[in-house]
Amino acid sequence: MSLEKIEVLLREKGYKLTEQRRLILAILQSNSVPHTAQEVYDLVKLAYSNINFSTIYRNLELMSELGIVDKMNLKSGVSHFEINDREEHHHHVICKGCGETKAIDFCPYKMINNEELDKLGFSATEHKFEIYGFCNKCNAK
Amino acid sequence: MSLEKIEVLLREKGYKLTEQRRLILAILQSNSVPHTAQEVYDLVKLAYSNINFSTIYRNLELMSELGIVDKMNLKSGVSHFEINDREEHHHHVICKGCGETKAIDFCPYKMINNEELDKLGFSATEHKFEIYGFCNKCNAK
DNA sequence: AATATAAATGCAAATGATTTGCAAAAAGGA
DNA sequence: TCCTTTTTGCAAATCATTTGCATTTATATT
Repeated sequence: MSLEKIEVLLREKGYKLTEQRRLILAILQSNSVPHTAQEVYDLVKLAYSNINFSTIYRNLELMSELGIVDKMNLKSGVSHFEINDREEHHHHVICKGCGETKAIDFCPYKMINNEELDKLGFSATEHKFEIYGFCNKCNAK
Repeated sequence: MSLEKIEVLLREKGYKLTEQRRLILAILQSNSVPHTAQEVYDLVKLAYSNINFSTIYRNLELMSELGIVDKMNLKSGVSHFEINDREEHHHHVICKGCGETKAIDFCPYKMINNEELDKLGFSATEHKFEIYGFCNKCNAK
């Protein structure tokens, strides 16, 4: 997602594209590896030494609510964040070695029979599908 | 998994099937809803009021390493545990209202074309599929 | 440009989940 | 019974995340 588009998305809801937000986004945009809040904090700190942890958290949370950022629970206890780089809904394969993620087009939700959910008396709003494993770089090692 | 089988698994590694472990397992076996450590603690406490939180955590962790229990990260910040019914692999729908989960039989991984993963140079080891929404109880409110 | 208003930040402290060190208790085996 | 190892309870520590509050900043308005 381009910075302009992101700024529009923010402004639409009355939010501003601040220096801090710009820096957080720059980190997330700089590579396809999802980062923890701690990692984002450390990296932003290099350019903006006064940044505070709560600013990182508040903004990652806000931007994930706005759909600018994807928040994922790759493992227990820590959330990982990455730029939501695609317009279309998609899922990921995630390398357990280096943490790199790649998008896949296949969406299981399109396959699922709504009757099955109805039977459970359940109305769905979101879903998550992730495949874990090793990229060929990490497999080689 | 039967208690006998579990006891064998534990003994093989030099662990014992203690009263506390028995109670934890009883909770997890009593229904198919994954429980948080807190929930397990509360429920075990009813039968064994002296139980300690660290005992719960240590054992859930141990048993999940031994494959007796499945540890899942349904949402950020809390792990959920359930007995590993290794016979049938399954996924869940998760109610955002009350947190209740229900098993679904559909597994998207069976649908996915391995060529697609090969194209990405990726070898898969695990996957996760979860549907979020509201159960009819919570929908009614 | 000065003022008003809402949003955003930094700071410090609080919270919630999970982990750890340690001494005492329980379980086997020799 | 004695010895060794595992397990437990307890208290304190740790780690990730959130919150309240006073101050600063951005933007719109006069």
